[in-house]
Amino acid sequence: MKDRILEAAEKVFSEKGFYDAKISKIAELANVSVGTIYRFYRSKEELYGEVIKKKLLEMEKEVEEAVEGKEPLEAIKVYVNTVVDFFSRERDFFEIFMMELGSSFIIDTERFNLSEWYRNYVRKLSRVVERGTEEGIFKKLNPEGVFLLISGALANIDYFRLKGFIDVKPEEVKELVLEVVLTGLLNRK
Amino acid sequence: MKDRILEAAEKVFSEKGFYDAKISKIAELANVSVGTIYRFYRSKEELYGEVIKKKLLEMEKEVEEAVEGKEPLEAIKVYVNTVVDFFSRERDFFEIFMMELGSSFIIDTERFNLSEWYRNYVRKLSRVVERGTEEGIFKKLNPEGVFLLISGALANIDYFRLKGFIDVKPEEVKELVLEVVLTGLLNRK
Amino acid sequence: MKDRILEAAEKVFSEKGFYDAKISKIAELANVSVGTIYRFYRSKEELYGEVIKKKLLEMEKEVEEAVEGKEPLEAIKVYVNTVVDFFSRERDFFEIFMMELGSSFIIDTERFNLSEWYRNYVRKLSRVVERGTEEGIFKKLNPEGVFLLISGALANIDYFRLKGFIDVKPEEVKELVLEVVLTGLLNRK
Amino acid sequence: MKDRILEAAEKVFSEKGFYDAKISKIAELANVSVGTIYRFYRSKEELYGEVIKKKLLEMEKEVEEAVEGKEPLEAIKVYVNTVVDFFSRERDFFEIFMMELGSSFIIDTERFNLSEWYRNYVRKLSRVVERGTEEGIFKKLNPEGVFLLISGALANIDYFRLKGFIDVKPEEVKELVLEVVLTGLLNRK
DNA sequence: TATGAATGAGTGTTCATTCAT
DNA sequence: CATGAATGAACACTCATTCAT
Repeated sequence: MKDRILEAAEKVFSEKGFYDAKISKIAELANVSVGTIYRFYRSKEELYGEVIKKKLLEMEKEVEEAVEGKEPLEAIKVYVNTVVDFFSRERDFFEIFMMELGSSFIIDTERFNLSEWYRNYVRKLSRVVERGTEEGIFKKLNPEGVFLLISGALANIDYFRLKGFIDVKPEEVKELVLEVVLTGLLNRK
Repeated sequence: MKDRILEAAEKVFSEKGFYDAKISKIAELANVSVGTIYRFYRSKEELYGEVIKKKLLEMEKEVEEAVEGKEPLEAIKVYVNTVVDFFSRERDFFEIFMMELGSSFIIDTERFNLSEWYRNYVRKLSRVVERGTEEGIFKKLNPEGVFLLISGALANIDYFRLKGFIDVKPEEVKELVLEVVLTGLLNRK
Repeated sequence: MKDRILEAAEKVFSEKGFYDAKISKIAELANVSVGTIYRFYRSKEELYGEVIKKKLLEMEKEVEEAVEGKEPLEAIKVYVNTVVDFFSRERDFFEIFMMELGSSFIIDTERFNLSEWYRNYVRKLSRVVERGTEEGIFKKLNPEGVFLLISGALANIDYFRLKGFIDVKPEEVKELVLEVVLTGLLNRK
Repeated sequence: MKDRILEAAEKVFSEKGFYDAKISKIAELANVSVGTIYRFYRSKEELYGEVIKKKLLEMEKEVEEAVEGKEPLEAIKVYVNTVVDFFSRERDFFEIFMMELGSSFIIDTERFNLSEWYRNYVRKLSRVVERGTEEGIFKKLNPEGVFLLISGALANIDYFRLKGFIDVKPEEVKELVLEVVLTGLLNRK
């Protein structure tokens, strides 16, 4: 039931954005009454926050498990793969994610501070780049900057692919980003 | 007068986002009455669209003039410079731009189809990359993909810089992106 | 069980008033489920009515038994004593009673018409005054008016005492009212 | 306009009580839109508070002006007259007043603390009784108690008169109360 | 019979939009 | 043309009541 609501919310929020999403529409889609939604979530904001939180933690988990213990170079390959796959699978969430990114995660709930989470996520994953630099594999560049470069590039291309604005396959997106970024990052001689 | 309204709108929209921006607040800031705003703009949506349109065309003009007639490699350098400078100058608009990007320019007005505009912008500027590929300078990669990579990377890093999430200077952002992307893009024998 | 519900209801209604009292809160306090309350009482209104009815009948009984067979003068003394004692004992009900008095017992249920009951109560007890007048002990005044005078005075003083607005003891309230009213009522030569 | 709203609110609140009064109904009666009400009053609570405040201050003013400079005995006569006349004139407000009294002025707004006001009102007017006692005209009794006795008696009788529960004229109410209370209060040798 | 999760009607409040002055 | 008061549609949220278990 909570899950049905969360799914419906994800769908509606992704289609309409936070403000145009109507609780009644979510209820309808989830096949529950409006009141039932409020049994599980105190407010529209909280429901929205929970949708994001859930997926974000899923994404974080997948990414971390994939990257874990890998060499920097391999880790970046794996990161790109995992993220593109995740977003391909979670299109609705991807929409929401992009919206929130653009609003710098404005909707922060008591239970889950999204912008704080994202800063940590960036910090944590940029460690991979940092290690690569320390090992002399990567050029000496701001690690967080590099991570933001990769994730920004990835999200942007993939977003337009999902919107149908450019005609490429997910695999091509991965290849493109890896080709450019890895070559650009590697310390040649 | 129209300009005063547009400026006020830009400010308020950037601070509050589309939905939390109040027409009355814009009127107050522009030192006009609410009614006057409606003399120039049919609706909140239209006003919002005009704010974006105006800045977008400015940005487009600056970018095109800067890139015009340049060699591909130089053109990309110039593009990165121009965009970072533009966003540094136009912080308010940058906020709005990022929000709209994430909502895939949902607010389309009759007068100005934002998502259509953006597709053209991408197509047009990706020609620079295409030319580089044709001239054998750049690797053979999807040109639009490459452009989206560059612009996505740029926007993402710069956005977090503006939010104060990472501590870098605009010049460093340019250098970082150019270092990685150009090296990654160049066709090394 | 019915009693536990009634007690809980009395408490909650007295604290919150009819509208802010929540059935769920009453259920919690009575240690029964919401459904159980509805097994005994058809609606919130009915439950409220029953709370009042029960106490009102108790009060009526006590007052009547106390007054029964007494001489008019003594009867009034006894009435004042009984009512003040009753309200001292039944503070929660006193709160509800005052609220309802002010809303002229708006909540009438099919089973128990409160305002009708109150009219009867006034009529019945004013008979004491009437008898006193007939016997020539009391001045010739509207008996119901006199009764309302006594009960109004009593309730008002006692209410403010209970609220802590004036610092007197219950006994002083009785004395005060009896002193003024009885002297004022007696037919001096 | 503000006045029209206030009048309509007074009417609806007096008929329905605070909770059952609908803002939309008040708007309809005042011949304004719902939005207009909110231009003048921030909330239903505030509107309610303003209704009471306005009338209460009117009543206070009338009573004070009437009582001003009068001998204690005369002052009480004048008080009774003024209050009964005021309530006869302001039936709707009288209803609201009785409701609020019973709920001990629960609805306190930031702008006007009703229960505080009432305590002051009682304190101030009970000075009349106090003076009578000091001058040896009245018996030595708790002055606030005496005032509450008078006002409670008055309100109670008059309320039932207005409800049509007892058949007396306003003048008889005054006479009745004055007859009983004044005789009861005077210090007979 | 008891439970308490599910229901959904109902309402205060906001704010884009209009239009009389 | 400019104003800003007035409008009223729209929606989140509550809670009395129901009913499947």
